[in-house]
Amino acid sequence: MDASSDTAASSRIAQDLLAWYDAHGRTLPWRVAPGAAAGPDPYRVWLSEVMLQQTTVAAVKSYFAAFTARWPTVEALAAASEEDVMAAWAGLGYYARARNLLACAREVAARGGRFPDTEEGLRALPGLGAYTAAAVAAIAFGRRAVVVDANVERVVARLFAIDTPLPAARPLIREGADAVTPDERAGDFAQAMMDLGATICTPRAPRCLLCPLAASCAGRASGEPERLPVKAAKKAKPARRGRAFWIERERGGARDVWLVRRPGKGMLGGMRALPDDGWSARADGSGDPPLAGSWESAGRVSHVFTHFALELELAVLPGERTRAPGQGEPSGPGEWWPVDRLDEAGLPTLFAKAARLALAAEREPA
DNA sequence: AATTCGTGGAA
DNA sequence: TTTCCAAGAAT
Repeated sequence: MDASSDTAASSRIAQDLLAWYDAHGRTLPWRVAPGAAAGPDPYRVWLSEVMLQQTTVAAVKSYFAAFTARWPTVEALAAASEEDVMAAWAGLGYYARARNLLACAREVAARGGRFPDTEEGLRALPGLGAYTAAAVAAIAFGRRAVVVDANVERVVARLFAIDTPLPAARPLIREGADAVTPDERAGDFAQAMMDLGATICTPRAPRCLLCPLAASCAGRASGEPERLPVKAAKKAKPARRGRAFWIERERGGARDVWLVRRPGKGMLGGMRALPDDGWSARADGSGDPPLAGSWESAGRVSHVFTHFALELELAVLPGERTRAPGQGEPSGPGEWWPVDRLDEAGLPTLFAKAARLALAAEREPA
């Protein structure tokens, strides 16, 4: 096939996909209505893209609504405290995103509240990698950019029947994505590819009968498009054990629990947490409690992270809820947090589970 | 280049 | 139940 017919085929793919997108694209909170007078707000595009990194649309929706209601502009977000942003991000995972989000907002606010309008300029901001920079450039600024996420990888691998295993196939896939990306409507095209991957060209049981690109798809022609893209086998997840410590005090009828702030980098970095024995440091926990006493187990919490599974034992001090100031204070930095407002502490899911266990265990002693 | 970063929903 | 995996980035 010569170069000119390649170009013609690519153009047809883009046209077919954009026509499908106009009719069947998803309606999402961070998208503007088709044909809207104003283009999308770069702040909302950027915020949604960061939230959507390795995260499902369903999980993002409520966080996007909460963030945009509380911080309607990038300047408003830039003025927020890190504590508030981290707490608002709690439960969404990959917490480095929240730290980078705030750092990025502050950089953008410092340059007048305007995001760079080129892929290269965006790529230099914290938390924007190759994908996000391309996506924001295309969606918010209408730039032609080759936007490659996991959806696009799957669609392109099937479209061209690329059976080289990932990640080695990435350069080939990028070439294919580049070849089909149009000069006009690059933002719509990127979102169309992602919608297609999310609703039609799904990992398992792709719905080729509904696909606007079926006639152009080499993967479909091969008879088993679901085989693509080929991925390397996954490693087994090691199991780790650790302990977290529930320390309460009571004063004037109000109950507090002792919370710490985790180090800025590493697991759950920068998040509020229960004190623990150091389980996150590459092995089973072995550290001492932040308070001497006769610790007992109140139960266990199972939690699966990306690269290991954790069995966390929750340790309590039975009958020592009343703690006079200065008498048996936990060692190290931390803060007493009202138990009845624990949902506002912004605990990541692991510790939210542990807290639920603690409160359930005291209602129903074992 | 391979690891290290969460979480919850679907099949 | 287990497995897979989602609009990836940083190092």
